[in-house]
Formats: sequence, structure tokens, C-alpha cells
Amino acid sequence: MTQADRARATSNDVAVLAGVSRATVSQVLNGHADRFAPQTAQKVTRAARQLGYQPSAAGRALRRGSSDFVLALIPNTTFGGNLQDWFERLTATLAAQGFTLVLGVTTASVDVLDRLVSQMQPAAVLAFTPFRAAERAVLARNGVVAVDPPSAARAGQDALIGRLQAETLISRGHRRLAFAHLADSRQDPFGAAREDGVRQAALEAGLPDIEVVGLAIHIDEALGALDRLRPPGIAIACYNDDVAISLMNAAQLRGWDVPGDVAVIGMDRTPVSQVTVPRLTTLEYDLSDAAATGAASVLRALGLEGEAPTPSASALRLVEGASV
Amino acid sequence: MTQADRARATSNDVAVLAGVSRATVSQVLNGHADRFAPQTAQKVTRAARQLGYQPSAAGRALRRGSSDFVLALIPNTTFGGNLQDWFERLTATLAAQGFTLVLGVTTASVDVLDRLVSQMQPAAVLAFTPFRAAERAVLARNGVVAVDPPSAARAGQDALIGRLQAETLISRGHRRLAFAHLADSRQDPFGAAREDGVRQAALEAGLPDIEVVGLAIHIDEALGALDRLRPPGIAIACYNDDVAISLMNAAQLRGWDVPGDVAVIGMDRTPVSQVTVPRLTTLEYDLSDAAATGAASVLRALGLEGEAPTPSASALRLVEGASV
DNA sequence: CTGAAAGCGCTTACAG
DNA sequence: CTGAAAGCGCTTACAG
Repeated sequence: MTQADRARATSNDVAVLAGVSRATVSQVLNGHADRFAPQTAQKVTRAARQLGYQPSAAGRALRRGSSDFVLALIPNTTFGGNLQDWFERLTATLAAQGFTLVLGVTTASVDVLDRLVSQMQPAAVLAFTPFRAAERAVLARNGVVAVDPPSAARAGQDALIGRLQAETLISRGHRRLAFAHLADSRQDPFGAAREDGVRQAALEAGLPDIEVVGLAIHIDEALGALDRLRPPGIAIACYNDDVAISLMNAAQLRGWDVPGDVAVIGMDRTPVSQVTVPRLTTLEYDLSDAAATGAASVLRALGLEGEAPTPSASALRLVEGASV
Repeated sequence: MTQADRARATSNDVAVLAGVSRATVSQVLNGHADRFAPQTAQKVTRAARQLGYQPSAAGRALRRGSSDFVLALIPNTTFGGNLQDWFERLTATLAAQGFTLVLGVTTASVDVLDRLVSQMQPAAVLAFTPFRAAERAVLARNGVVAVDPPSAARAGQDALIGRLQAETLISRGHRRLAFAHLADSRQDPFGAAREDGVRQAALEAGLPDIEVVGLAIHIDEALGALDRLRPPGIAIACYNDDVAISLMNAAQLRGWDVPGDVAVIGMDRTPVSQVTVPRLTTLEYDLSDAAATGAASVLRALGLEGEAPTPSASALRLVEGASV
């Protein structure tokens, strides 16, 4: 009979095997080993390991009033990099502190979140984009810690993205810069900060103020936005690769040369961005960095670790194409 | 003092307000109202509604040994349509039966799933792609119901996709058909069934057997795959829009006319597929259908509803472009 | 330094 | 037709 076949061990099983009480098991396994004789603590940890003891989440949650789940809300926007990698990394970091990561999706209606949170009673809810008022109310009512996207870091990161886009354009000799948003603001949560980054870099380089347009991923909108930017001689930092590809195709339809007349730089390095003609120049964001930031924010919000996450340029990599 | 301010109501609160015992509250609220006098049942439901009573998930889970969570595993492949919509719909359908949907991600290591499942003790785990042996073992060990992708329906749906792609190509006069897979089989879980659909349709139309290639989303691979198909005069049904766009761009690099020399049809209708030049002809999959199928599978696996989901062509819509 | 007891909220087998 | 009691697994305040 292997361990896999055995019924799940309870704290009582551990107590019996270690020859102590359940109370002692609980204390030792919850970081209070110092209250006991060293050898008592050792008996407990050894027995727990031997039985593969995993405390029952339901039992803990019932007793403590909240679970060890951390709920991450996936936003309705493009992701640079791979959601899998991000999830796996964040899972590992949180698991090391005893938390279990679960995903939810931000939906139009708050009811979904309400149900999720009231059922799960998570230790914390982590979001990438700022919580809406209704969401915040739901979390407050359920007594759940809301972990805002680390706004300083997040904004800093996005400013860095805009800055890097602008610097790339400027280094190739472009003098008239623009930023292209996604028109739907729900899909453009980082647009403002990135636009600022582009603007700052342009100002510091002694260029005129940047121009700003917004579009949906639709060829007519792309043509309209492009016309408003009055090519030739415009270099466009884009919210994401889809926006960049739209504008690139619009330029080709209008007969402008890319990058001679119209330069574009994207963000995300989506797979399809690397098969366009010309290949898109874009930025790749290392999501493992975001995972580290997210984990740090959660732990800090729960009072478990001290350091505030800081934006790091190293998470950003320029992917050279031929569109700039 | 509004309801939102009050502490969460317990079954005891409901019992007191209704003037009955907690046992009665539990029975009535769990579908056994028929064991009681109609007016007793009514008092209970009324009191529960008045207090906004939501049973404690932890309490239920502890007592019953499994939770009311349903865990859906997101695969590492493209999604036609919008994950948000799918999630929202499946959430609603499952919520109507008392279940709460939560998302996980299929990761390389099974440990993540193990932890998730052993913590959550979900009522069921739902996957889009067939479970790997290691995953199945984890679920079995935790005594969790594994809801396979309804393979008959799923395969039927995918055959339908391939068929519809082929029929579209054939109706435009193309006689030499091919299917283009994603080379990485993990990202191509539906490829085989779709290829079969294309093949069947070709045979039934009296055409020669189809040709088959695989590629990653990379321009060199796309050029290689295209060359192997010996244009001109080839019409390619693609695993997804990214594959189709890759081949379309490869064709243009080689100087072939699209759709004159090389015709391509995609699948998913990604945003960027609608800004290509020429615009991609593709299929759009109504994820609300997938949500219905998923919900039906889960409920059936839990013994709650009888009907097996069937593939429906109505969930598939041809998006006319200019690449065919 | 350690354990007995209480209780988190729920459901079910049983008694009446 | 309804309720009292037990118990799921855990943690903490308290007693010794």
C-alpha cells in the first residue's frame, strides 16, 4: 500500500504518530515551533513529512475565517509573454509561503467576483489593473484584502515601456513621434502611463510634443488614425502589437513606405508580430518579472514581507524587426 | 445598517428567523423541501432570501469532503473568441446548479495541479484537451471527478471546423487542398480532428487526398511549409489565424498572389486577422457554445443532468475576407 | 513546555 | 414532519 493509496492524513494522524496532541501539531506546523522543546517540534515535523500531511484547506478556512487562496484577476487586455509562465512562477512563490494561486476573470458584472470571493474567502485578491469601485466594494464587504497593482511600480514599468519605445524610434533618426492607444479604454489600461513615457523621452530629446491617436483593431480605424497623423515622417509607439500591425497595414494600403514614411514599434512580441512583412519591431516583457512583483505585493499586503517591488528595465527587451 | 454592513448570515441565523432548526434549513435549502410541510419550507426560503444567506463554502466542504468549486484548466493554445465571455457564461450556468467556476492553467509540472486540487477539493476538474496520464493520476488520488473534453462532441466540432474550411475553399473553385498544423503538438491539440474534417470534405467532393504540413509561427518555417506545398494552385486550411497569416505573408514574400495562387483560411477570427491585407477569411467560434458544452459535461459527470452535448454547426460562423 | 476543550458552519443519520 | 446530536479538520485561548 503506497502513500498515494492511503486516505489523506489528518493532523490527528500526525499527532498520534508523533506522540503529541493535535494542538501541538498545529502550533509547530504554523511557525510556533519555538514554543516547544526542540525534540518535540522535530518529532512533529518528521511525522508530518512521513505521512505527507497537508492540512485540510476547509478545516483551516472554517476555523480562521479565510482561506489560503490568492485570487488573481486576469484583465481583458493583451498579455506580453506567456500566461502559463507567469502563473507557474507566481504559484511557486506564493506556495512557498503557504498560499495557493487561483485565477478569475474580470467580467462586466461584479456578481461573478462577488460569488467567487464569498465562496472562496481568499486571503487576497490580486489585480493587474486598478480595481473598479464596485469591485472594491465587493472585496471590502467580504473582508478580503485587495492587492492593487503596485501602482508606483506598475506606472513606472509602463513609463519605462513608453520611454524605451521612444528611445528606439529616436535613435533611428525619427523626429516626429506619436502614441497610438486602443480606443476602448478598458483594453487600454496602461496606455496613459506609456504615453507619458513616450512624451517624456521626446521632450528630453528636444523634440516637439508627441501626437496622440486611438483606434480599435479595424482597418478603417487604422486608416483614419494614420491619416490624422499626417504621414510621411511619423514614428508611432503603439499600445500593443495588434495596434502596430493595424497601422503598418494601413500605411501599406495608403502607399507609404514602412519604415521610411511611417515607423511603428509595438509591445508584447506576439507570435504573429514576427511574421509580418516587414517584421515588427517590438518590446518583449518578461512576465516572470511581473510574477515576482505580484508575489511581493501580495505578501506585503498580507504583512509577510517588507520590500516594495521596484520597476526594472531588465524585464524589458527590444525585439529588433524592420518596422523602425 | 444595510445588508452589506451586516456580518454574513449563517444557517443558524436563518433557522432563528424562520423559527425552525438548522437541520431543517439545511434540508430545505439542499433540495429536500418535499420532506417538510410546504409552509415550513416557505418560511425557510423566505428567511434565507431576506438575510441574503449564502452557505459557507468551508463549512460545506468540511462536512461533505469536497467543495462546490469546479476547476477549469486553460490550455496552452489559441482561443477562438473571448475568454471573458466563455468564463462568464460557464460561471452562470454552473452557478445555477450551485457550483463556482475557478480557473487554473495547465503547466508543465503536475505539482501545481496537485496542490490546487488537494487544497480546493473541487467537485470536478474540466479540461479542454485530454488529460495527461500524470494529471489523471493526481485527480484520481484526490478523488476528484475528471471531466474530459467531451471527446465525441469535441472531435465532432473540430471535424466540423475542418469541413467548413474545406467547403469554403472548394466553393471558390479550389481543387488542391492542404491542412497546416502548428508544429508543436502541445499547441495543436485539435489539429488531427480538423485535418480529418478537411480530408473528408475533399474526398466527398471527389478531390485528391489533401496535403499536410506543420509549422511554427516563424517566417522561415512558413516559407518552408509553403514551398513544400508547391504553389501555385494550393488552398490551405489552417489550424488557426496565426498559421494562416504566416502562410499568407510567406506567399507574398515569394511573390504569389493571394488568393489567386495561394488561398488560405484561418480559424478563430483573432482581432489582427481582420486588418491583414488581404483580409483573412476565417471561422469564428461562438465560445458561448463551448461554455454550454462544458457546463453540460460537468453536470453530467456529477450526475446532475442527462443530456450529452452535441456539436452544433450554428456555433461556427464564416467570416468572409479576401484570402480565399 | 504541553494538552483538553471549545467552536468555526455545515449536513446527515437517527430518534421521535 | 421536525429537531437534537454528532462530527468533518482545524486552531486558539486557556489551564496546568
